Amino acid sequence: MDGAVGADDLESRPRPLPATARGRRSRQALLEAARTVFARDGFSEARITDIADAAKVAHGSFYTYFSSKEEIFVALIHELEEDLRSPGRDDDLRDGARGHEPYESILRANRDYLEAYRRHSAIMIVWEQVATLDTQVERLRLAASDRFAARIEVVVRHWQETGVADPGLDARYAALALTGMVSNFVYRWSASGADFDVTRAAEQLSLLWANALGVRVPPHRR
Amino acid sequence: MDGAVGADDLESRPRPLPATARGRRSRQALLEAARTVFARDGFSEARITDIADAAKVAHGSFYTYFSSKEEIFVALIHELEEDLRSPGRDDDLRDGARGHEPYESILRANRDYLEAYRRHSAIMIVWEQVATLDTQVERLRLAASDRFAARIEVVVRHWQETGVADPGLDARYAALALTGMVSNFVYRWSASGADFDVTRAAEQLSLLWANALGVRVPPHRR
Amino acid sequence: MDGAVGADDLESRPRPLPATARGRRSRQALLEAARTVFARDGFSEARITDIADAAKVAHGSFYTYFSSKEEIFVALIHELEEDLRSPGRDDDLRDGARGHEPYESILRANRDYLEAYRRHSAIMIVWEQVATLDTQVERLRLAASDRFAARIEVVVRHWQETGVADPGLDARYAALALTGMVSNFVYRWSASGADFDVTRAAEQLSLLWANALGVRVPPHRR
Amino acid sequence: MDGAVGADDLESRPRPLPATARGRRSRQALLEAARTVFARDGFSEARITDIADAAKVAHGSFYTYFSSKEEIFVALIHELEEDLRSPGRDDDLRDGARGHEPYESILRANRDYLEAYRRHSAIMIVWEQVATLDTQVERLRLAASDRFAARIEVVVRHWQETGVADPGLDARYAALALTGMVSNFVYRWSASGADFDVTRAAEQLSLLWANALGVRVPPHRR
DNA sequence: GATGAATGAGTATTCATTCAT
DNA sequence: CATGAATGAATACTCATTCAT
Repeated sequence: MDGAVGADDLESRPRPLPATARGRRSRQALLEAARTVFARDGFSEARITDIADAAKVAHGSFYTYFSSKEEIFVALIHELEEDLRSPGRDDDLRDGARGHEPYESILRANRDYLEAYRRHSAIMIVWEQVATLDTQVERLRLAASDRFAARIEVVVRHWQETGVADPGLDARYAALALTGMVSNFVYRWSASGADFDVTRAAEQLSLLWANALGVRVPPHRR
Repeated sequence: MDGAVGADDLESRPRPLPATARGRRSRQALLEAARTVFARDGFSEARITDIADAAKVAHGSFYTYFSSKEEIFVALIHELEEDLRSPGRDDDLRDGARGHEPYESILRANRDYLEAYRRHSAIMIVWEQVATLDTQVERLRLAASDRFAARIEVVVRHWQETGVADPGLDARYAALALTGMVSNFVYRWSASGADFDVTRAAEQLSLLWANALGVRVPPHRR
Repeated sequence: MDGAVGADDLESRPRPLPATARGRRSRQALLEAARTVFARDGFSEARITDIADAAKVAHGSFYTYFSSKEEIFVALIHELEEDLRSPGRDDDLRDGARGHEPYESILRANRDYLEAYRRHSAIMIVWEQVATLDTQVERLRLAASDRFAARIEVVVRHWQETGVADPGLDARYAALALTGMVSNFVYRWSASGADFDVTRAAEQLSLLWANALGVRVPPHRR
Repeated sequence: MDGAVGADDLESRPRPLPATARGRRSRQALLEAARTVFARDGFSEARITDIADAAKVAHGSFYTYFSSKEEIFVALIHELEEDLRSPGRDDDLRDGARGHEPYESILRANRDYLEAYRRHSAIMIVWEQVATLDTQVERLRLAASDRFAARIEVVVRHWQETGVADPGLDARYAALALTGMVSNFVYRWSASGADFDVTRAAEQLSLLWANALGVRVPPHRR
């Protein structure tokens, strides 16, 4: 999963939330059950039957709220976004653009990303999986990655203009490659089942990132 | 798909090749049909029936040679490896260790990788997909990535010792991150359906890579 | 099939009966269809498809109630038991133990058994067949036979103690052999397709049984 | 399996034995492999493939000698017969008719039968199974039983005429029932997997048999 | 809204049997 | 005669989705 998420402009409008409290409870129970079942069984193996069972609602009720496994998965991702876009995150790098020490901005952004990913690693891994199976989710994922990369690209370009970063780089390639580096790193590490030291990983990745861009690394960070 | 592949120590011994020429022809026809069908339909959608049809053999004959879709896929990957490990590839970076200009070694290794990936991009993308579905293939993939990263790690360490690369980096993290950067880049680009300029991509990635490691980039390469 | 049946302690707990009347109707229709199809085609030849068709339910519905041909067969046997254990049967021989004329007890027990067997001969023959194919059913059958034989053994021992039966016999062997004699007789006769005269068969078998045990046969019965 | 076997008048003429020594070796290897495989897997589970593999001949070669699983099974039974009809056996009861002590004749016949059955119990049990599946084998089995019973019937009738056996019995019923008693007893015992004491079983069964018929049991045998 | 039974399309898989070499 | 690859008929089984109550 690359970078931040959120691409609500790609799918059909979500249906309105249920009118009654009972309805809202059922819908929520289904979402939570889905999170559990997807994390446990993966997307392909997860059966709607199991989700309904885990939510303690009748099988038929599933269709009152969602029309397919894909749809409930997308709804789950939307819930996820709220946490991934936690306050501050978006501003990590813009801060950088606003004159703070660039290396610190990079470090903060990477640490936030690693932490968010780890918090949701089970479902993030499933997201990777679903992206390979479902075109809509694939586009969602690529769009999210690209949007994130585009944001980085702007920052990199700004740094190049202000002499902070190596002007010889192609900002677009650099942004794509470096965001990919981080997301691939954390995915591979999570998928292998191993845990990892977020602080150390964030440091090392930020060091590589800063070096790659030619951004100055404060001496005490080496 | 990350880095080079090959993990024949991970799965059960393959069954012996068919004794007769006719048998070998059938097996080969199935493998080629599988390549086509997987590339066209993806792994989940591919039906064994279609593979047998495409190979012009009876459905039952599929089971003479392979016992499942997973098994024929793994056999396919093994064929792929031979091309991915094409002569010279393995030596790209060892050359670097042997005293050639390090940046040139990096560039050559990256270009070779990008070209091999593009040559097989359809099946490489399916490999990514299958890895999310099948544990054996997942391990195969992670092992291949790790093996590749381990090779890079040795080179990086050597460069650090000889003053070519930044000694402040953790060689292991750097190797994981940078190999992941390249493979993620090429996967994302290929998956988006867009084509890309191998030469330019190799240059830019190598530049980032060299910068990240603190390896000197020859002036004419900037 | 040897002796009386019933071994509900041998298989896994049956799933709960359907909650709705409609469900109970479907389940029952499947059981009745299974009885017909098994009796007509035998166990091996019976196809689940045919059972579902005969029950006028969709094929998939079969699996709502039973998970295999074996399982529906066992359910069928349990229904059968209720009739085989019809009121009075169990007491036939205990009567004997309570002081009625022993020969009359034997005669009544044998006649009841022959009649019950004939009433269900088609399915009883299939039971024999399934027992040779399915370990669970085999154990069910042997257990049923053994339980029946054990009951007879108690009676024989009682008769030996009270001077009614030959004390030189081993009650266990005698019980096994004589119950087997009756069940084998009726199976063989039924399987040959011929019908038989229950009254005469019961008389002759009881005569042999009584003679074998040394039980006095009333003169008018000779 | 009831009584002695042999009913070569029921099936089509066997094909001539192979002309060459090599052919005879193959045929014999298949028969021996079949015996092993049937005993291990039962008839339904046994696959022709496995028999050919066990015999170390090509699958296709099976059909050079036998045209089906049923056919090789019948051939196996014919081999069996030679041992079941071992010298003396047939005469056991005729001896009885010729003036020896009847009880001793019964005892010898039963002991011979139990011993032969035990020697071949694995395949005898399979024979029971096949009889429930295959009409030809079923008829073979019933015919064998009936023939044996018919032989006993003659003896019983002779004993009745000479005042040795109870004239009140129906010789036909008695013969059917008593031969069935023995074969059922040994089958049930063998199928339960338990071993048994042939001498004791033969004594007890003979005692029951003699008592049932009203044949005098020598005092030292009680 | 909730329930849970009914539906049936869609494929994998086995293995006896044939036949070209 | 031997070989072993090719054939394809025949069914079981799953599970998303619908719908009567």
